[in-house]
Amino acid sequence: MSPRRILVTSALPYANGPIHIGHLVEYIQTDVWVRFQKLIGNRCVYICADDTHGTAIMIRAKREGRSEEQLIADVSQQHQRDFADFHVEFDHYGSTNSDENRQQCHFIWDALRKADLVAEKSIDQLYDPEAETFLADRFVRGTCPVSGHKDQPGDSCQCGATYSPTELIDPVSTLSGATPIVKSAVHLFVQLEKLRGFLSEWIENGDALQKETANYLKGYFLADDKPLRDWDISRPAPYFGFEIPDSPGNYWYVWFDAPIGYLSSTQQWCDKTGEAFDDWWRSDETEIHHFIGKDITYFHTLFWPGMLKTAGYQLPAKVHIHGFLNVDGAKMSKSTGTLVSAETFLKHADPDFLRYFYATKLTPRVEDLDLSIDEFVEKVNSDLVGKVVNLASRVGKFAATTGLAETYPDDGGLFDNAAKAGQEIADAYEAGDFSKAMRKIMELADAANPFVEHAKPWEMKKDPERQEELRNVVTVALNLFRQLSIYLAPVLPTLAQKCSSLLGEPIESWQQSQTPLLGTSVNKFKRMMERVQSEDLKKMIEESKQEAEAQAAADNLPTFNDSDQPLKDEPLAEEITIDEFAKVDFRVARVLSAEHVPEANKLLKLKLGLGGDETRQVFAGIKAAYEPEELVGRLVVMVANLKPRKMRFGLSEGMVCASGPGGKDVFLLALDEGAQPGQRVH
RNA sequence: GGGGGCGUAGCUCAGUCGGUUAGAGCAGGGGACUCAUAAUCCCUUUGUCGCGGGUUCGAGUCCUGCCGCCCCUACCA
Repeated sequence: MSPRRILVTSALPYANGPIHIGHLVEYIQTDVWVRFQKLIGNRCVYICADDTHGTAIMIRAKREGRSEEQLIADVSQQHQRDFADFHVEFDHYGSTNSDENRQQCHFIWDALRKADLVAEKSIDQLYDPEAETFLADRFVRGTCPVSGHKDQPGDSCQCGATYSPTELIDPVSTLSGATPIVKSAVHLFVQLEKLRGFLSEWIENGDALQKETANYLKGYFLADDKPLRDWDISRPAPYFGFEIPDSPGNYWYVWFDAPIGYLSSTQQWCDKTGEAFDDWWRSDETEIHHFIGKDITYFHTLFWPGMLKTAGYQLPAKVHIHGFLNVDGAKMSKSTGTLVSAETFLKHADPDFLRYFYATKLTPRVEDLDLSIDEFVEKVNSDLVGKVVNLASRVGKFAATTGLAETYPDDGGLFDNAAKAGQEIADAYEAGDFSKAMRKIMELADAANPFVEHAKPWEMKKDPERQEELRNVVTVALNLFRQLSIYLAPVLPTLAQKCSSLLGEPIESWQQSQTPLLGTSVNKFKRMMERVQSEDLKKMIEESKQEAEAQAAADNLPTFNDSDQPLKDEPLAEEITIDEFAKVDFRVARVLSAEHVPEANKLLKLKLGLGGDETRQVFAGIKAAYEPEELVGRLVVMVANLKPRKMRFGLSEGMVCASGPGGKDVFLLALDEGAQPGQRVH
């Protein structure tokens, strides 16, 4: 079979912050796949770049008092350093802020124009006259036009209403505090609906997407009853990006030029290596593989194929979509220290361990994966150190004196068996089922150690008559180790190198796993890996937490590491007088009973006692956070004079006080010892 | 509410096309060894395959109804 020509990309990281372990899932996943392709002899090129445009970059540069170019140059360097540290090896790493990218944008834009896919519409948008900039939804706050809630975000209110920022009452710019004015501006739109035929064909009949993804797109975006919405791809000045040539004063939205970075970065690689660009992007002979996270699915499965198709480029052969990373079962967060930067991780643990751990977790499905600290330590230590490296380590001392035998000794079929397993392992790598590949490899490692055990090389060592036998044992153990190293090479390039230097033979092809290495001397054995301690990882989390705290302090935020998010989500309400406050009658109440409401998603039905025979029935949206049993008997604070409200499930005669955004994050107010039901809260 | 996924040993997960007595690693228990990084090897305990029905000679596997969890999405509060 002639080698395939494959072009691979990972999503372009945004030049707005450091790489963290969540990002690394994708880059490690991609890098493993690429290294595998190269190892089995396919022509494979790994392209990436920094995504550098947009308002966020502009604002950060301004805040830091430097130019956008300085900022993105700096961040790009950090990103590339972090990737290199984790052995993520790109063939080329570019930037979307390059001449090549500008040219590609022009080219694709022309094609979209020619295909009559561009529409112009005037839209009203809020403009900050002080900062002299148009305001994206998230930079405006004001009073909800529906419920009257104060200080709500620009697109939706806590009351659940959604609206346009121009409908806000008393809007305020979060950039300058100025009152924005409504200014109309022409925006340019790509009319995706015109590509519907092509897109549904590509999504339904191609094999570029996992079934689940195709299904999701079909049901959600390609539903028959609603047209695909026009895609707003322009932003008025000032904007850090490329100006649209035939629409002066307008810039391409960052999500327009970001994926084009795949093309332009390839262009740069071609210029560097003398390759022909068209061989890679305009050839049926080339497979294009994108690796992305599930959050950016629709950019890569609707807009992007639409753009490529229109411009006459090769369509992706496969879009590999992965889920998010959790740490110890919970979403990563700065405040708990689980949002660990690449840099911090590196101070406490071997980057290859993270590569291996992710490999054991990655499947072709769009699933979130969990990094449990205990599991990480256990897997790495027992699989890599205890099984794989140990195999080399336990014969390492003898090997330097014996070298490897001329002919391969009888090993009970271990080597042949492992060689045969190579195909299955390769298939798993190819399919992105790294979890399966790792499992198979560890099965082989499990079979290898008993061989050494039963052969008892330490007895042979003492007997000058048995030196040849000893050499045979060494030959088997090191060849099995070499086989494992080859199979693991896509995941653990450093281990492959160490194996190479031990045996004096570079590992450069998967095929090497099929034939034993014989008749050579062996170099002095050096330790290949150090065990990781769970304390190391605890320190890592702790340091990460402290960094976040230091950052918060630097940003002049409160101590205790409290996030500013809650206040941002729900800013302080308008001032009131004490009389107004007195209107609200808060009372201590005891939960007399609590039960699920079968028809309701989020509600619990509570019976609250105010002392004596006074009771109230209250429905509270706390089902996700509390079990009925744990509530019965406890004291809560209720609004006792709230006008009763008839709900589908019955009458609700008050409200239970709780904080939190909702869902699982709901926290009931508790009372200190001594409070009695019926007491008023002042 | 709609769409998708998952539920198998204490933990992480395999389990093909429905086919014998349901497996591995880790952890636990017992023993051995000393080449090796407190590593390794041998033996070993543990299962209502989420629950109930159905199809079948036969169901972890297929169908169906529940329960629980997760992801996406919409709405109600």
